[in-house]
Amino acid sequence: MAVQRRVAGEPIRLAVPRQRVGRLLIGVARELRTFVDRQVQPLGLTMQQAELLVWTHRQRGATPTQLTELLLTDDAGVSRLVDRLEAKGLITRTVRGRDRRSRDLRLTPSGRALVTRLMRFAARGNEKLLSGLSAEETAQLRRLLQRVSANLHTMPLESP
Amino acid sequence: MAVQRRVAGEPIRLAVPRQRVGRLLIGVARELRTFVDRQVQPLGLTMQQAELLVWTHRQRGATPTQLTELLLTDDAGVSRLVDRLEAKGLITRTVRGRDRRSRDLRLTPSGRALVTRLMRFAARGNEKLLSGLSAEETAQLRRLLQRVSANLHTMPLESP
DNA sequence: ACGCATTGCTTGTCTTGACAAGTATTGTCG
DNA sequence: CGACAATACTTGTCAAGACAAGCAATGCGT
Repeated sequence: MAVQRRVAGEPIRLAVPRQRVGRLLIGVARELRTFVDRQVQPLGLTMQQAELLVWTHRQRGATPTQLTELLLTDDAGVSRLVDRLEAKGLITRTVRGRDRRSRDLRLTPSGRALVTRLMRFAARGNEKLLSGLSAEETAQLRRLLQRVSANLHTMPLESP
Repeated sequence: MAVQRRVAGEPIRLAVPRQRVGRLLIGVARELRTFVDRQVQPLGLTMQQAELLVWTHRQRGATPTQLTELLLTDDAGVSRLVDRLEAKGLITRTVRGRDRRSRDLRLTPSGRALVTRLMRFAARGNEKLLSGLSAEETAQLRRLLQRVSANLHTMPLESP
């Protein structure tokens, strides 16, 4: 899903064509993720990896289970995400003392250095993303998305 | 990304926690895709596969390039999607006469049968997804998403 | 007609998402 | 305490998204 090689500079490829709202939602989300992936690619990271680093920085001594929620993925996903970050020498995974099932995630020095750079332009990116949207529209978007999410959670699976 | 095995009936796992709008957007989109994947899973399909079948039905004699736009993915993705549907005996891929680089995609009889079932409950699903959203809110959501998409397309990649 | 760019598709690689199944550790109840 | 469930992770599998690189067929300019 990620972007690990790319010559910077070209425009993003797809413009979402006219479709049902659900499809539009999925398409825009994908464009967004791709955009962020490209943005952090020069650092050798993907969006998910960057998020994990930032959250680990905020909550020192985070455990994978905690990050599972924050990253909107599942435990298996976090496990492998940590694999890759550990391989890059950005993070450390040690057994937790009080509960030896659990793991203690900590940034290495180079991980910490990366986070500093990340935080700086994450904020800028988010602003630009919403540029042209008033605070009210942003709030509205948030509300609508949450409503859709709530609908999904109450909808039964229906057999065709 | 897809869901190919699952005992139906359980509720969807994640509730999207409070986060930045971008993250929320990505999370909700993922929930939606997962939901649709689960919905069509009894038919042995994924969302993307179902979409490809439906579009192929609508535009008889579709080519992969055409579907690339409609499915919001790239040519490589469509190629492998067709691989899988061909393996399932739902679709046929033949060389096009006038342009022998191009391929002619057609539903097999069992593919056609599946599409009939798909169309029926695709509409229902979409309605429920938006239940509680007024027509106006739906339109608003669409507008906001398109705005975000447009922002993405005009935003330059910025080096950290 | 020839060289060369373009187009349409395929294949290889890496990362992620979702699920299942497995291991180790801890918690709980009789 | 001992059986058993619940937790915290890990690992395996399949589908997909994004990119690069490749091949074959077509189009174009001279």
